[in-house]
Amino acid sequence: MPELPEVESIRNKFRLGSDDNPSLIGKHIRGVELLWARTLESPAPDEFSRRIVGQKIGEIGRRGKYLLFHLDDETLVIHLRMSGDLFYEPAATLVAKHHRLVLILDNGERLAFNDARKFGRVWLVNDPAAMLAHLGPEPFDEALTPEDFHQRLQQHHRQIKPLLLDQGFLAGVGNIYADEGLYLAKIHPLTRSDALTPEGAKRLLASLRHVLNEGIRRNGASIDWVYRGGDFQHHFQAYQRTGEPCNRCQTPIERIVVGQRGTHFCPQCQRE
DNA sequence: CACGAGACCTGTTCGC
DNA sequence: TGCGAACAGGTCTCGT
Repeated sequence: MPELPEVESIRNKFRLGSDDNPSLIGKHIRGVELLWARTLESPAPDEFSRRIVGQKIGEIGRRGKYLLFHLDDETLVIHLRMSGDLFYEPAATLVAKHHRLVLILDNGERLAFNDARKFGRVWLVNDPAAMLAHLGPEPFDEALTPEDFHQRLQQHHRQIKPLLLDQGFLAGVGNIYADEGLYLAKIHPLTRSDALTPEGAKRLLASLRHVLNEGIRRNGASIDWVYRGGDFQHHFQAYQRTGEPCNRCQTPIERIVVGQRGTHFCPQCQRE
């Protein structure tokens, strides 16, 4: 799915608006079209429509990989999972293949949730903080110091890569940015979390923040047939570069499977 | 607690 | 060309 930088890019697209994409803030939700029932996690479709129609979109936020559309007195929470995306569409646009939930806005314009693989989920909740309470800290939270991060790493005895993907440990990092962050920090993906020194933890936190920032700066990554407008994919150092030379030492990048996820690293720069 | 397998899904690419 | 396998930005549940 979109990871933190992609979700942040989508958030900004709808918050700030652009040429072909007006800001959604201040628009009203006038109707609902649910095209794939399981996309709507809760409440049930009838209640969802009843509660959301008539509400005005306020601030648009993000927590980890969750998008938060704050409405008058509730919050629309969206998780794009692997293949989800959101599109603004003028009135009279044909309903595209893979649209799963369409919100009708003023004058027939629409906000469409498109998701080929149907893994994405939508909720309408009164208390978003409660439903997001399981998430770990935001990577950019200034309260998360290198010392705190090291201490949190010490509390587990796990391979570092799957731990970084654990949203309860740290919110927002996914497969791309975990590989890129570990590469930049020169840490092997199988390193035990509690084997990292304070210096290693500090380097890893700074590296994760750096690659996430680069991703946001480039509006995220667009890969395979899933295009999201960004171009960070042209700046990968490890992810999906199997067999290509490491940009630091020319050793071919290796691919292994860790926690059932493709994992890319430089066997020379990232020693176990 | 840590970890692997399987599930949920569709589409693209790879290998024979 | 054709066809099945492998793979894809995520997360949940279950069994060991």
